[in-house]
Amino acid sequence: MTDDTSERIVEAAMDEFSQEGFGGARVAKIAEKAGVNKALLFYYYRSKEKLYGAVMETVMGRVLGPLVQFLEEVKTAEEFMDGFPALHMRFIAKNQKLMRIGIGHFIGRPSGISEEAAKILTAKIGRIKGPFFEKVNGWIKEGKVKADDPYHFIINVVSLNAFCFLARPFFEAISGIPYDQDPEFVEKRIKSVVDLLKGGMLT
Amino acid sequence: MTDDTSERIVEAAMDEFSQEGFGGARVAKIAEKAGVNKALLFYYYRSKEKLYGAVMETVMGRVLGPLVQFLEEVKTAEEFMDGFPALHMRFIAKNQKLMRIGIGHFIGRPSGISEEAAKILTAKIGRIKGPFFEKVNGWIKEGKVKADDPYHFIINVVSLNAFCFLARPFFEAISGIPYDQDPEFVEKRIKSVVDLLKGGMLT
Amino acid sequence: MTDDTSERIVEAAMDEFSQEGFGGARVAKIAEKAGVNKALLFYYYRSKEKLYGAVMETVMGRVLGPLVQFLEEVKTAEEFMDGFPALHMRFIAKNQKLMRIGIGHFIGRPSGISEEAAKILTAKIGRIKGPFFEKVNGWIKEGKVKADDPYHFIINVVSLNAFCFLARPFFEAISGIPYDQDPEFVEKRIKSVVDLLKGGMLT
Amino acid sequence: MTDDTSERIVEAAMDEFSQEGFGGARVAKIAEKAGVNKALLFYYYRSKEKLYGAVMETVMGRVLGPLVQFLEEVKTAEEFMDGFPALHMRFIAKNQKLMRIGIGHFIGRPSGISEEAAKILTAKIGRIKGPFFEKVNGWIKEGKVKADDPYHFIINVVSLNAFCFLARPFFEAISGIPYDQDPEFVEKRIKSVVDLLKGGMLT
DNA sequence: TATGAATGAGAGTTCATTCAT
DNA sequence: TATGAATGAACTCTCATTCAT
Repeated sequence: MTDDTSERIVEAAMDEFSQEGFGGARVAKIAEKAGVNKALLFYYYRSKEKLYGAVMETVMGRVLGPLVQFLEEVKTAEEFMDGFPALHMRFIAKNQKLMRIGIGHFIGRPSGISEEAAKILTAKIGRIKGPFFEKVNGWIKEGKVKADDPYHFIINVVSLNAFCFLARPFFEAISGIPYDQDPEFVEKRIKSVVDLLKGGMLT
Repeated sequence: MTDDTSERIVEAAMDEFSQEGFGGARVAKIAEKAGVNKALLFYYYRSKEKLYGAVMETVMGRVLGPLVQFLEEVKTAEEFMDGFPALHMRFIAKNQKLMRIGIGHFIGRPSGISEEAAKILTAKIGRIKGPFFEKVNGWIKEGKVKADDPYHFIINVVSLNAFCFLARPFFEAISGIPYDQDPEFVEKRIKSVVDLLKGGMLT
Repeated sequence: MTDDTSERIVEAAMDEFSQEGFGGARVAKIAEKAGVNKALLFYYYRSKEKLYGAVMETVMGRVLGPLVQFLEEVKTAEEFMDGFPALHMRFIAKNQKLMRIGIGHFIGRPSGISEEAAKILTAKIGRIKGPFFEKVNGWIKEGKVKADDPYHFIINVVSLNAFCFLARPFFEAISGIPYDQDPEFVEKRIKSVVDLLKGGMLT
Repeated sequence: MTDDTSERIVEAAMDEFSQEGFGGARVAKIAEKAGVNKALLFYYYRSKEKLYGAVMETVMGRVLGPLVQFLEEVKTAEEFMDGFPALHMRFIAKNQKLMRIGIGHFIGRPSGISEEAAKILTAKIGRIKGPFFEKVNGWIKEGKVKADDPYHFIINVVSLNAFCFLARPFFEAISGIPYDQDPEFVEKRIKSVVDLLKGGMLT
């Protein structure tokens, strides 16, 4: 039951943290959601912060895993633009809690936390970061991609993919229509991004 | 000193909320930052939640004010793409705290709050929302803008402008370089977005 | 407007104190009930305790005034038993708030208060206390009244008159019927007490 | 130690509430009196009000228990008048704190509380209320007791027994002599009441 | 006389954390 | 591994009171 228990705790913590943020999350509620005694959280993870850390690790692993693989294997710019938004967004759409907390680490947190998140992030993406930047640089130099700077290329792509899910209530308020009511929202979104990227950055 | 005081409180609250989130923010610290007695916060704003509401109002007003004006006056799609990213991003860059809390309202808040934020947002943008959508629709129908849906057009623009400031530590972790160390970061970013938008969506 | 104001304050205080007790009463609520600014309470009566004292004085004056007069003038035991319960209870019934707070001074108060109430009481009844005890003693010695001790005679009378109004919700709970629903409650009560006293203590 | 602890808390609360009233009582002082941490009060009783409720229950149980038994078993009116005042008053005299708070529930409390007290009271006495009223009615109809109404008979008895302890400082102020200084006060009081009742209501 | 603004002290309550078992 | 009891520190909020006008 060991593994099961500690996993249930992380899962519950993920839930609570993603809904309430670090400061607003309640250890007691996490325990309740996990169906275990409060003291047990501290037995497994010595503090709320450490538990948060464990959640971060898990989240980043789940979020980055599939993406990293794609980034390692992708060859041409066109292939990237055709495939990445779809992969990224479909994943996010299915795991909004994950992404919300994943990015949430980096926003308005008590000072220490986003630094630690940054460390974990760097650790996770360390291996492909360099090679992928090289790859993009290559595309740019070959004239396949119109851009001055691979960094802004990446910012553009990630922003287009992620932001609308992060700030979902914001855009829902603007449109007046909840995403759920349009079953094709994600596919439309993917098309819009792919068109924009290919039209604006591909030669 | 009246007005001055209640304003100083909101200002301090803005600071604290943007750094710590709603749950993590401490009323005592807000009072301290504002240089007033803790009890005075409650004299003016009755509760932490109501104070948060007041902050929201202020923030939205400041954030949306200048943008709304631009959206009302802009005529052509080219004019929009040339002007909006610069206006939006320069404003955000100078008021990152504002934007962080502005968008922050909509992410991972204790349930009630993002609904209320949505209400305030709708109230603030109600007036131009319709006309601006019409305008964009016009551009699309005239063939000036390549897009299937004005809504996704707007998502694209806002995402490209805002996300990198919201998730700043994320991108800093990816690049390894703090924004501050590149004095031209904002201008580069504007150029990248304008190029992308004009290349990808303008005919 | 002076007199009017300070009176309105005492009246409001009487209301609040009688409903909530000293500890539960709120200065702000008294001010509100009186329709004046909180600070004005302190201008007139320098503290909550002093205000309470003023209320006590007023209450005791109003409560004891008519009774004392009767006690001074009454001649025979029969006259007393025929008249006092009616006078006392009709007054109480019309001024339940007064009596509740009047007796309330002596129950479960932060230490200092019932001592002070006792002082005021002694001051108010000082003049007739001795003579009335003498009078009762006379009745006993003459054999008009069956009692060993004038003191217990008085306790009996006051208890029978007052307690049912003080502990009104208690007796209402026992009978299941609010006093108000029986328009003759007070008269029945008077008769019951007079009968008891005359039957049990009068020769 | 569990049971012990929660009992110690109630005991301490009884003490504090009886001295200071609900509004004046301090949770911190209750904790101190009970020798436990303040937070533990809330662990067991969730709020000051709930704790007050628990105290009420306890008090009513202790106060009413012995009396109810007597009322169930008593047969004749004479037996009742000979026995009840002694039982009632000796109990009260030994548990003045209990009775003060017991009756105190019904006087000048923040609105909700006396209603709740009434509920608990009704619950506790529900079983004998009917039968005892019947019994008294029987005595009246048989001509054993002079009274028009069993309800007023009960009011008379309870008033005579209880009031002098409730309003103790009041009567002490009138006589100028603390009860404690007369070791026979209670016995004198019992005799006075028994004489009055038997003389005035018994045929 | 009257008020809105301001405050220090302390209230009830919550929370992350630890202890004993 | 698991728990109920216990705690210290801190939190939001309230209250009687005072200040400046």
